[in-house]
Amino acid sequence: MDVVYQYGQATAAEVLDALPDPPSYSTVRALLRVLEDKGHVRHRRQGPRYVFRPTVPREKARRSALARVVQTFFDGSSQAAVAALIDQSSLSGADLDRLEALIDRARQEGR
Amino acid sequence: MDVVYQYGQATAAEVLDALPDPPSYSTVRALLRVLEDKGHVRHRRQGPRYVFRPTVPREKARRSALARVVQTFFDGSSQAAVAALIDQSSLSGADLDRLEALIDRARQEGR
DNA sequence: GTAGCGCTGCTAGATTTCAAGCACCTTCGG
DNA sequence: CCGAAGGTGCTTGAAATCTAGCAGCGCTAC
Repeated sequence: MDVVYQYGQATAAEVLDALPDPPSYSTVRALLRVLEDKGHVRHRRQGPRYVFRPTVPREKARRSALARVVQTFFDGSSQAAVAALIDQSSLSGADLDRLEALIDRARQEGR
Repeated sequence: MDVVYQYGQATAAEVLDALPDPPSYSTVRALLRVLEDKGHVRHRRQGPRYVFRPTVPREKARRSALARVVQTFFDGSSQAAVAALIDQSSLSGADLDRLEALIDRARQEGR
């Protein structure tokens, strides 16, 4: 799923290449079929091959991904998660400016 | 693993309770044994039961977790990830103050 | 047109995981 | 001390996953 989300869409071959410790091509195809059975991806034909896309839109999926990480590793504290992220990211000055602006905006809304 | 990281340490019963769509107790025990075989957890005896702890410390694990989410869902942009996190979190004024202070500090360091 | 390449559909076997059940051990209460 | 409760070790079988291999389809180049 990570690969599909990262690429936006992906073929079996792309998934295979992108996977670390790569399994066999057969396995990837079986995996994608299972993911489709479970409703996590759809495929459409593109020329001779299948292109798989997630059924849950990226934005929604990343919300849950962030929420899960916050829950699992930061005891539910988003503030702590943001802090860790800023701390480990070495952001540029421009990035920091953008974040500061965002914080100001959040302050307005929270009022 | 999520459960173990969330609790810091956990017994088989705790993992079972914490799992959504709970599998059988046997399955949880097998799972923990496999995780131990793969080196992801260790156990030590506590009274009559086993308590499992992660081998990789929480802080290190959460760094990779964050990095993975950033990579998968934000095209590697931590700035975008932080923005999304702030946006979806409805943080308190005090939290926002703390983050602003952190941003200032990051600015100092990046200079 | 047709030969070749790449990809899918399908089958089948090996391996791994899921689950249940039972014997034995550790603790706790009376 | 002794029995009960709850946990683990182990075995066994069912189910799912991993993998290989082959036939057939769809493009592409010649």
